[in-house]
Amino acid sequence: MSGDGSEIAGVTADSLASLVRVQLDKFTPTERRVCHVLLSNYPFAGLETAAELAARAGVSAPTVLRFVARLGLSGYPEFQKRLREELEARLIAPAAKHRPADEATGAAAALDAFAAAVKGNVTRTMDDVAVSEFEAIATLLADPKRPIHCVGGRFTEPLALYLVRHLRIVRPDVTMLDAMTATWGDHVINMDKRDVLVAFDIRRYQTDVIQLAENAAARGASVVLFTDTWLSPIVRIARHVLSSQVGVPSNFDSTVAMLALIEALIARVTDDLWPTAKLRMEALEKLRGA
Amino acid sequence: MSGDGSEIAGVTADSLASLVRVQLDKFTPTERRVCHVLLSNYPFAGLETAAELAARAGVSAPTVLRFVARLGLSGYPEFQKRLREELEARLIAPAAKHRPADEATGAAAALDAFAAAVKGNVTRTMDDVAVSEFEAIATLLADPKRPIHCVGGRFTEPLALYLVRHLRIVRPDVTMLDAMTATWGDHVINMDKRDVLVAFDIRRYQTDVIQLAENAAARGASVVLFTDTWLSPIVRIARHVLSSQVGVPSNFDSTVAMLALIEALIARVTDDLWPTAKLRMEALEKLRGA
DNA sequence: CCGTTTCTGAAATGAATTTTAGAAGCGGCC
DNA sequence: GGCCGCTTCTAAAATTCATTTCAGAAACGG
Repeated sequence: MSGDGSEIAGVTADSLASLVRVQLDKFTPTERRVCHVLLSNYPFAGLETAAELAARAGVSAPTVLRFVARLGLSGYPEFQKRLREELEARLIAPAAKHRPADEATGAAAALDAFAAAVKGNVTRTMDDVAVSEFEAIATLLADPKRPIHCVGGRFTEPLALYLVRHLRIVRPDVTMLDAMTATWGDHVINMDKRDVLVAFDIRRYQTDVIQLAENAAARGASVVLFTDTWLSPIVRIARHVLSSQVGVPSNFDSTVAMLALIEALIARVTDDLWPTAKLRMEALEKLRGA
Repeated sequence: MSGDGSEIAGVTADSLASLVRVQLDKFTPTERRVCHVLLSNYPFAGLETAAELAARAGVSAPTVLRFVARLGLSGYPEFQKRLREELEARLIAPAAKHRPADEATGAAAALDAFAAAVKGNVTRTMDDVAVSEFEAIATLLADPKRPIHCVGGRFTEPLALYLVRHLRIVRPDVTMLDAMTATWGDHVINMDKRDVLVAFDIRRYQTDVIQLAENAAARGASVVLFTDTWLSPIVRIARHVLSSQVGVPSNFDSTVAMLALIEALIARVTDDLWPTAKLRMEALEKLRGA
């Protein structure tokens, strides 16, 4: 199945897409814009006229023509013919597709390995979620009467921020805490049983986040913990815990699976709050317009 | 989504194919030959030129033209445009299918669906990466002589921050810009050809991020863009682009695939810089201990 | 800083395609 | 059998499209 692709410009590839990807650095800057537009909704962008594709990419028609010429094709008609043939073949045999073209290069293999690891993490993480836990957390976050506070460590603070940015759209009373400054005491001092602290903590667990969580718990707040499978010490005081797989071929851990969990949670909460969330989003749209 | 097909010639149908089938007896005998050829390998037969379709059906070009006119279309170009749109919708649909809540058997099924969508996004995103582009970006980011600046929109700013937090560990001269405040001018004013701006921008594209990128590019900085498949306007001025799939069953887009890309990039850069990065990490460890 | 090379878009060209117009073929009906 | 309407093709017209040319602009190297 691998080598049966057509050969263009001395390079063997099984689709124009992969050919474009492999040779991306052979194109001039403007031609590259065409590449990206084509790849971003492949192959349909190429089925329009050359002028339309050019307009879509913000370049002139001759640039598009030079682009197809550099691919080794005789002209735009042949370019479209190949796209149609590929599409036809793909629709008949939808299963077959993987990166056979550049499998020789190590970088592509590394990317594939990384992708595989990430997908495995997502699978195991989502499969292992206790649905009742997930639902309980969603219910907490969807309760507008409960103030939400989010905090994260060095690498997970961005995830906390991501959650905050979304929650703030669908409900009020969502704050971001900064574990690394001394100011978080001001926030925690006001917490009580109604408050919810969402803490993110993965290796290496940060003492400042742990302390913050402990203090919040001591004041009666409900602590929700996102952590890795090694489990942050916060599990001991957390009311709800979601753990994620973090292993990838890298010197750092991966938070992709954790982000997937977060987004799933956001989706769930947004769904719960949809009647009011919809109004809020529309109001925000208007504000942006002004 | 079901009954909103377009109406042509007084008949409502969700595809030209079904429209043709229903109205088959309204056509003249020769036109019917065109119908059959079109339906026999729909819709590809219609994507060729009118003359080719005519030859395939053994009729003359005007017959094909009358055929499309009888369908209520303004001409052959519109006919092809509709076929392309149908095909596009059909190929996109299975990936980003919105599940009506009632069909889901429960929260667990919703989680599974979300996980499946996310994994699909990661797969398509990583498969579609131009390796040379990825490598070029990694090389840029791994050059300690090039100052790095990161900026993101409302939802992508956390991702930019995530990148910054990691890059700062393995190399110096990494700054986070805030597109939403007016202070970024101070940063941009100092940029030159050596600087690298990493911009994150997904729907809805933010004018402040776009402007910042444009100004940076005008000063000669290399712009690296992370965007969705709809492509932010920044593609026009970006030197390197990585696009990610974002569709999930949610009211918000997913940035999981984008995060996977970012992490892969971080892994690559860290690997490149490992001799110095290792020393930096050890030094940081000591600092934390003290 | 300047000459050289490469790249890019505007305009002009030429080809291809869609579209229109007119004539020939075909069948049915008086 | 001849007239009429419908259908279909041939041929020419008009339009759109792809392509080439060329000049200006930008990047590059010295």
